[in-house]
Amino acid sequence: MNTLDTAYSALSDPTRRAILARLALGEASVGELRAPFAISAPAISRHLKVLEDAALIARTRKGQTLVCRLNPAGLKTAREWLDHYAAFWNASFDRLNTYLKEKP
Amino acid sequence: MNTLDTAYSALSDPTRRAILARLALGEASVGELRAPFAISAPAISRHLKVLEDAALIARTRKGQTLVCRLNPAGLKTAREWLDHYAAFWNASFDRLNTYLKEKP
DNA sequence: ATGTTAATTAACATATTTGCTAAATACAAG
DNA sequence: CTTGTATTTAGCAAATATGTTAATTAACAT
Repeated sequence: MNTLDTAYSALSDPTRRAILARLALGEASVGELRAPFAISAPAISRHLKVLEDAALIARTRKGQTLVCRLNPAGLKTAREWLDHYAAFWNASFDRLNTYLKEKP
Repeated sequence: MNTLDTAYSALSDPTRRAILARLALGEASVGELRAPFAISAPAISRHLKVLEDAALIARTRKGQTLVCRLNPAGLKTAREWLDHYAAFWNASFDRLNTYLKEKP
């Protein structure tokens, strides 16, 4: 599985996107990240592992707790793929628009 | 499943990203899209359905063939989510950098 | 009408994902 | 060193994803 596979796959789950949104506001422990969800500790742990494997977050132990923070590098990869093709897409769209306008 | 779920899930498969990359160069029939892959017709058909359900492409019949083209609107949604949070991420990263530089 | 090409749907096998509970590990505190 | 808190790993069940072959539908051409 390449980087884009794991990154987009990780982003496809709403719980994981919510976790990222939370982490955008600042780092948080696993327990803190779990609090808003009606979901077991192992379930959150797995979501975090998926995000970590996708290089979207990093975890470091701080005493008894594991602190999670965003990993901007991983997200950059995902954005770049979309942004790259967006250029083509918009170009195609523009051509279509031009075509439609010139047609009558 | 909401729009972002289906969009990112669709993007997580390399075959589907390759299909999108191909369509960025211009519309193509199902058969043409299939050609580069060692994969059955039903398999391609399903990939295209996933992309269509995610609003990333559109298909229209043209005589005997189905012509596929990109749907820029769907991609825009996916990009916007990433771009929105990228702002936070970069900000966090900047704060971290500042912190690390000021520390010594 | 019949055969051919393009593409989808049906039916099935296998692998992955997600969630749960119970058990294990890591650290802190008394 | 025993207990409590934070988190992960193990084991299991249900749902989802992906690919295959066989059968079906749509459009075209003879």
